[in-house]
Amino acid sequence: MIAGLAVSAAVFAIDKPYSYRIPAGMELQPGMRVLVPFGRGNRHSEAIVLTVGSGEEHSLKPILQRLDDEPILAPWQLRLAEFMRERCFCTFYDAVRAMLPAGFWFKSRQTFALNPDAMHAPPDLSARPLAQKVFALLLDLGGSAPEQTLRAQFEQEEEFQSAVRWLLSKKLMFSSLELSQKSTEKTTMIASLAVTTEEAEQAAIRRQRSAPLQAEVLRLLCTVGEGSCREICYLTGASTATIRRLHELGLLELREQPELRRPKARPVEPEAEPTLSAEQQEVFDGLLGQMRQAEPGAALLYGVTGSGKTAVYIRLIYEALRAGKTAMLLVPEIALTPQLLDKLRAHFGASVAVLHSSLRVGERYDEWRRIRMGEAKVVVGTRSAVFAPVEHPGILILDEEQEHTYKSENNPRYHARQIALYRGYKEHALVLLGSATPSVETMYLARTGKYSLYTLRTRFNQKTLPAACLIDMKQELRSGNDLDISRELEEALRDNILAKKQSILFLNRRGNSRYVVCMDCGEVPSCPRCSVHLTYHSANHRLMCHYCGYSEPVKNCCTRCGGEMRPVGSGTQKIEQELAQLFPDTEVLRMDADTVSAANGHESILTRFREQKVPILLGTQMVAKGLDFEDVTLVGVLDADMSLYTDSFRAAETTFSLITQVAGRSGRGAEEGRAIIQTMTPENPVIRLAAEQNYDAFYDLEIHMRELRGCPPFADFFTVTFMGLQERDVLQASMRVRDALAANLSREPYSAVRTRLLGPAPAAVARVNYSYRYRLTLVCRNTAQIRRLLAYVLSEFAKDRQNRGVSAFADINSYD
DNA sequence: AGCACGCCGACT
DNA sequence: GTCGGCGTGCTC
Repeated sequence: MIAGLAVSAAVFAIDKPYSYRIPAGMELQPGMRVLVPFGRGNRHSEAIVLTVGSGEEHSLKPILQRLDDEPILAPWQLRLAEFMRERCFCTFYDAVRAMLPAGFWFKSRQTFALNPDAMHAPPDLSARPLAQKVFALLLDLGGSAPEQTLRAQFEQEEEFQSAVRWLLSKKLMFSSLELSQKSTEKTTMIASLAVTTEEAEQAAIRRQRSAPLQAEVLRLLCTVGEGSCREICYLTGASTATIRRLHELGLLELREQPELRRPKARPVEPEAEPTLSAEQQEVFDGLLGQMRQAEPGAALLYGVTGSGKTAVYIRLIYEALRAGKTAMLLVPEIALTPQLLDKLRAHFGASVAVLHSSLRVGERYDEWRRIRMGEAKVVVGTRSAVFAPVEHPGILILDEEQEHTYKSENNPRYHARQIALYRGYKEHALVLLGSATPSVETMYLARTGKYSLYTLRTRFNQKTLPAACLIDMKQELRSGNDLDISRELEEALRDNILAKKQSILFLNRRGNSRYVVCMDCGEVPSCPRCSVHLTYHSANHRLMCHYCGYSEPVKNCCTRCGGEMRPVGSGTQKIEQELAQLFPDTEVLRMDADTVSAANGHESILTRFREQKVPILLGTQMVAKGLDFEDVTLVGVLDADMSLYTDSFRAAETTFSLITQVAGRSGRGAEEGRAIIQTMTPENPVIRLAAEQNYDAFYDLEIHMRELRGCPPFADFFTVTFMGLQERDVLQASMRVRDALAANLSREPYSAVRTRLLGPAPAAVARVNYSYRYRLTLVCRNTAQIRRLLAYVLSEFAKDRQNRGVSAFADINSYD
């Protein structure tokens, strides 16, 4: 018998199904993991069974070991992995790794063992002191040791590696892979009576004298029937020995019951099914009708902040459960949505499973198993929860679908929306995308009929959105205020402090992006070739484009009006200092990547803000999302432009969404709220429309720009990023790939496709971990043909020895 | 990528 | 002669 396997050790360039011989007596099913020898050195590697069949098995290597008793992946998951491999330029195993919780993975430990012959007659290794050291260490440790133990004795990794390689090549020692599962299933021992109650009582009386504890255990079980050994021991004072003895006597029955570790959660009161407003009801009816269709497809629920999208979600989940199906609700960030989680648990109790990255490995693993066993029917989670093994989903919901956290920026570079749409289509579930500020791509698909569109226009309590006013920071500068806080905002803050109300200040800083702006006309220089704004690099005092690599020196005067040009961009610390100067006696809470570190860092800061009524909360994007504080009546956006003048085609969209969201934080309680938005460019329509919270007008503007510029949804951005320690090598490698791509694109069948090839350009973060990054961008329609070309070029790249020391990966519509 | 094989130069 | 350098090609 022959098995087709996806091998873990296979890199992208050589990733394909490999055939192995199944040894006699080994029962295999697709979806099980095995251990195989791979490559010239027959290094042990994990692999997953894709197919089992018969055929010519001569000259095939045999599978060494079966690692699972049951398939860990169902056929649909194997197909999904194949889909991801084709879409995300990753290996089959990369996809599989993303689909399973960490607890499933084997911790592999390389161990070294001395050749027994060499142990008995140690060779003279005085000529190779390093090898001698390894040999002596192993001898000391009884002949074998894990790699880690040995490595710890060496200062230089290379020295250790070369010594190991030498010993292996001389067959003085062997290496093997030891596998242990990271998370094992926890079980509890449950004891129950093996005899009737009367017999047990009789036995208790008989044993009262000689073994009072045993008698006590028997009597307890006569009343409670059964219990976990731990509890029984606790209640009676007995030890495990007592229990074991009773078991030996045939009086007790013991069985193991799997115990599921649950993430701890706040207690909630059960709630009744929500009643809907007329508008919500209409939307709900439409979505329900669609959900009940044989091929429900996808829908966009566009609802302004506070219009009650959650109530609609919950009613739809109720309906999915009534139809005997399951449901999934994805959120951008679980730490920011504790209220939503409580709400779901209030409605669906123990059938809710939560999946997100800050769970412990064991908790995540067990939640995953609860879903697979069918015990949990409603899954709530972040990006990777889209892979949750729910059976027969009726509805897959992505809340705040425009959020960038749904896109993975690590291998495999998938988008949760893409996976949800794939699953929904294959499993006949409704995919519901919800947002107050949908991504332009999604709205386009909804307006053009690819998705159905549902709209919620009225806020639940009929409240109007907070009034937002724009402050021109150029004007502030001219009038002599060079602080980051305008006089108007300062006044508003002072009023709020005196009125004992709370304020949120938002610094819209994404990465370290900086730009230059004309102090007179607000001109921000952009790339002549790519229609994106140029990023200011202080290191060489130049402006650069991260798509095509164009750069120019910073000019002192504006090319349009001759005004003074200035680089812009402040950090949260600087603002914090300004606030301390302006309001010396007022406490300021800072929330950014530096102050939020631990898993519950968010919540502890927000709880303090809520409970201790700290007057001012200052933060980055984290303060923009989902927060709901009654006493916040002022929101200040310190630099509305910060994310607008970045060189990304999504700049306008993310800026609009962020400003809208943050302005919506104000005035959630009884009192009217206010939002003050500071900008260098108040004339910019995106800023103006965001202040007005006019999404529809923004969409019309932006979709027009996207079409003019050939950006998504009218074309897709493929990026190939090259990384390496030598900048020259990275640049040359990326130029070779560009030439190869260009040559292919000029020929049939690609010459018929409209394409634009840009770069190489230094990536947005040009240097990471001492390694240089350059990027090629290919703008064209995302088709299977183009993906095949890119995959081909990438594997040719990896095979070419000229490119040694440089690695590359591809991505589609990256947010980086 | 990771590894063995093979073909050359510098030593015991 | 042999040890180890690095260039080459394959992974069922």
